Amino acid sequence: MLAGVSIATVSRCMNAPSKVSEKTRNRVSDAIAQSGYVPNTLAQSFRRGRTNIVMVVLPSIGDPFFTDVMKGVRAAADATGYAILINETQLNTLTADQLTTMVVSKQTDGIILLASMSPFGNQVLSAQNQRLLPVVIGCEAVAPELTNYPSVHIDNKAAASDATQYLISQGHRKIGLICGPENSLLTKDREAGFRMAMDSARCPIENGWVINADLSLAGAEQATVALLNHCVRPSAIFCTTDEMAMGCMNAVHRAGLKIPQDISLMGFDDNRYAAVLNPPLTTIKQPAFEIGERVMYRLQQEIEGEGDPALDAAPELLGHELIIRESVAPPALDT
Amino acid sequence: MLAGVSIATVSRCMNAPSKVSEKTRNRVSDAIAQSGYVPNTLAQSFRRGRTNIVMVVLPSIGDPFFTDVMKGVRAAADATGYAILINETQLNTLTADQLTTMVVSKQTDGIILLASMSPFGNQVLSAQNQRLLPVVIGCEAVAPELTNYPSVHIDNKAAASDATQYLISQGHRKIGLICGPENSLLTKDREAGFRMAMDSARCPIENGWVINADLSLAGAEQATVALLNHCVRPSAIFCTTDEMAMGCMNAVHRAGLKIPQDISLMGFDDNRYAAVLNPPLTTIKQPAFEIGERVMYRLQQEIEGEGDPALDAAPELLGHELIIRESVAPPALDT
DNA sequence: TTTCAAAATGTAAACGTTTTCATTGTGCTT
DNA sequence: AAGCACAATGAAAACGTTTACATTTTGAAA
Repeated sequence: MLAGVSIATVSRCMNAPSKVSEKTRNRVSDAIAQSGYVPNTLAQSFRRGRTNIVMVVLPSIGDPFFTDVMKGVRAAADATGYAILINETQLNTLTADQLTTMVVSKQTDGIILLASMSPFGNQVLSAQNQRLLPVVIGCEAVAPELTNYPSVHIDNKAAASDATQYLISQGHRKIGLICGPENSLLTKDREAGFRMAMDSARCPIENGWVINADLSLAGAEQATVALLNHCVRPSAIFCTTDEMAMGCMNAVHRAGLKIPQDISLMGFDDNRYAAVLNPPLTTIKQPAFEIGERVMYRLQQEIEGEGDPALDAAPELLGHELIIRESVAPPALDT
Repeated sequence: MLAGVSIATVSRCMNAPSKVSEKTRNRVSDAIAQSGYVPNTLAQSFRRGRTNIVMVVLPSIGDPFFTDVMKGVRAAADATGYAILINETQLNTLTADQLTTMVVSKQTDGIILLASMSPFGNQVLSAQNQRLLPVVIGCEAVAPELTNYPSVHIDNKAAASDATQYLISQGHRKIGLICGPENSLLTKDREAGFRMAMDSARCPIENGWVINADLSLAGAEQATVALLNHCVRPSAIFCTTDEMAMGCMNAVHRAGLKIPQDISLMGFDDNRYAAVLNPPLTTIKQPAFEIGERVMYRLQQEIEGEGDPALDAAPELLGHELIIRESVAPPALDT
């Protein structure tokens, strides 16, 4: 070596500087600077058995809410030296098996699950793979039988209930709900919150007022059309996702109706477009960035073996907030 | 080994099945299935000197246009067994140096540059690093001095010219332009196209009608306010990005003006929200998914050494299309 | 000075593949 | 049956780190 020193010492310089005398440490760092030496990450990963890469599984990177969550994840990851591999369950080019292979073949140090009920989510969480790799769940409540995984999310049920109560407080009693697919925990909880609030206010829910869509713009548009054509047309629509609210808004406008004069619209997420829509969307704000940060932080704890078993069990609950803008108004009088 | 065979043979079974007899091949695959053996990717990467990971550098994953490009990249990557590391230049948590380290330390097999003028882009493209790693440029025209890199994009100048001509054909002569930051090639070309079209139509461009914003919603809103307050208010605004058009639309509405009655709005990209806006946005459509696919395909060629030097030099040009919706109308008569 | 403990450094093994080279086995041609 | 070419397999080196262990150096106490 240029510094007249063994490779072991060089290695120590980089990983445990305290183990080497200041004199040689300087000599080595000079030599490194001069020779432009960069450690071979492949060899490091191989030797250490760690890649410093984490995988995050989410429904769709196209949803602005999730991209905000990802910003938080990325910020935390960058700060701690992890790189991020993203996999979307919606874009089904990779099978659960392929993903699982990536995981068990040690390509990643851990997984962030933002879509725990996806085929891959199921596979990861299944008993057989349990504790095979650090896993943290974000954005949605963990299924009760899997509570030994850490998770961070808001109280989706309470938040949806708050949203519904606000609609009711504005005078709405006939409210339609457009929620996500059956296998989305997140949406399930929001539906539960909606029903809870409707029940306590003694608002009956007509058959056909709650529709499962697929989280996409188009899906929400279809659902909206169905709602508008319902024999008892709701005076307000609550979409469990801002993305779907955007589709819904479009369908309402295309039907020649005005928001909020003819029909009120409530979203969920407060994504970056909610405020610039026409009209601006009343919605529930989730702390997307913070969820991402915390979930990455928790995963890091897990990976580095500092996970506190006592804390692991309890989901980390973040706060939500009702954001009142202009898409909700009292219903027209003729209802 | 379970199959009574050397590890070398196992390795050959997986990588060059033709080299091993059918009999042992079966024996080995049985043993693999039975023992649940999975090759250690870390060791493979180390030994082969390849990770099968590519990095893509883009301005922001939050922009729906780029997420569509990413869908194409991902589709192509999944099909060929590559994983993707995403890095956003807008989110400046990682320095160009850190990224460069990732690259020279062999963490990635190649780079897709969707933001070639970013600090990192510059570093990658700088003479000193040249040909250090396979690089393909997407979405924007390569700077002339770097034409030896493959690239795939639309003709941004021609497209912007088309958009401008359409506005002019609708009767507009006073057109404001909101374009991206100085260091964005993509936006520069679109500005050039705008100026070209205005010139050929002999429409003078007032001082202050072209504004550099930062691609964000907020930036576009500010720029719009400036445009609306200009002593000679344009009758149409052309945003070089749909994302900015969304911000612009919001600012126009907040000023109490109607689109397209009071002012016309033209976007660029045709992102997934363009059609659901109120009013639906007239814009230029870029084949986002296809750009992503092609760019990944080209990178793969480069990595696997099949790049055709003759083709490399020439940028791969994809087509664009003017999408007429409802945000553009002839100007009010009092202009 | 001598002795000893602690600190600093070097040596070499290990990680799990891939791959070169050598060896063995197979089947064909004469 | 002998010889040969070629296919199939095995043995072992190599990739660049990290790290356990051995050795040397250092400095302080006697």
